[in-house]
Amino acid sequence: MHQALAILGPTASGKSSLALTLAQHHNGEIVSMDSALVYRGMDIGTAKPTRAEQALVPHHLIDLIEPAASYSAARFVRDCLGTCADIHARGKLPIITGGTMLYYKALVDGLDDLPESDLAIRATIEAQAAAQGWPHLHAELAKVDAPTAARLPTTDAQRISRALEVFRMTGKPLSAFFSERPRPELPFRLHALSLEPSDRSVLHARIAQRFDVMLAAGLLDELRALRQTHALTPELPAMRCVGYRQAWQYLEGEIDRDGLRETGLAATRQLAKRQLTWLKPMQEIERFDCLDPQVNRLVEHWLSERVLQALDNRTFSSENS
RNA sequence: GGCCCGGUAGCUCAGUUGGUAGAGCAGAGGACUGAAAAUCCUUGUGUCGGUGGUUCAAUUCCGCCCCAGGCCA
Repeated sequence: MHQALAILGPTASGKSSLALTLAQHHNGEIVSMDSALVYRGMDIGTAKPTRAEQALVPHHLIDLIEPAASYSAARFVRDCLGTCADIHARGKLPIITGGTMLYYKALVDGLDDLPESDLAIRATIEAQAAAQGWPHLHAELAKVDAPTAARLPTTDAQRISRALEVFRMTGKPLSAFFSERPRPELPFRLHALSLEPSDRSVLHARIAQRFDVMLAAGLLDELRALRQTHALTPELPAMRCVGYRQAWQYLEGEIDRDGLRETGLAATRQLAKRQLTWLKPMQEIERFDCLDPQVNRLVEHWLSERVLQALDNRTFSSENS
């Protein structure tokens, strides 16, 4: 059985740096699990691994699409599994690294067989919402999919939209697609660890420091350039990314420089909090304090006891598992 | 130095015709099935600057003091 590592954690917890170290020590390749790193040209605000870092260790699932396009959890699962298979075929260790917890959940818990999103239907629903309001669409959903309507507030535009979209595409309610099913069998044994701060306020300080570095590194210039070369709108998933959304507002004159920093930082902190909320109930992950200066050593120790044994076995066994 | 305007939640402010107060933001907790760095839910006790006075009762009215800003000297 092949092995793989997963490194989870909130933004600014040091996942990328740990992944790089582990990949170098253990013959690994890094598989990004990050909904923002997929966008080409969005480097500064996403804290994308640099060219130099990417030259040290192969990185995957980065720079997959243009900022005007969109990605998805289902596509991540397909891409991730395919990439891991390739890495295993090279006799190397996949290190799945990132903070998009929905993608992780989709990978380990699987997704039901839902239809892909349809931009035309989505646009129709959006227009209807603009005219009639989301509560009206929620009521419409209640007529065709009572269970989903019951669990969604009338304000959750995105989920109401998705549920209606599924119904209009298939004639079946979203809730009818959901099923009790066992976790899917992954084609490798996944060892997951997380980096979590023992003191949230210290993570907040790190976030502030990193955001200031992003501004100094030219986040605004990066966005200006993207706006010149791409047909971008603020509703695009890419332009809703933390930092870019606020930078957009600054370029539009909606907020000033202080407002950019303040709202950008708040959005990043809120992202970190949501990521930690995903992590808290997860039973299968090994937790490490990202604020501990010894964290890399502790992770190495854990690996040597719990994982490397298996990795070594794999190394000396044939590749036909 | 004189006059004016402020000092209320971490921040920006509202308010109490005298009965000890509430919004937005921030923070905290939570949800999450092809947009997820998204989308959404819940959550507000704070010497109402200090101190004296009037009053049954003062954050509210009055005096003085302190602090910040503005104008005039």
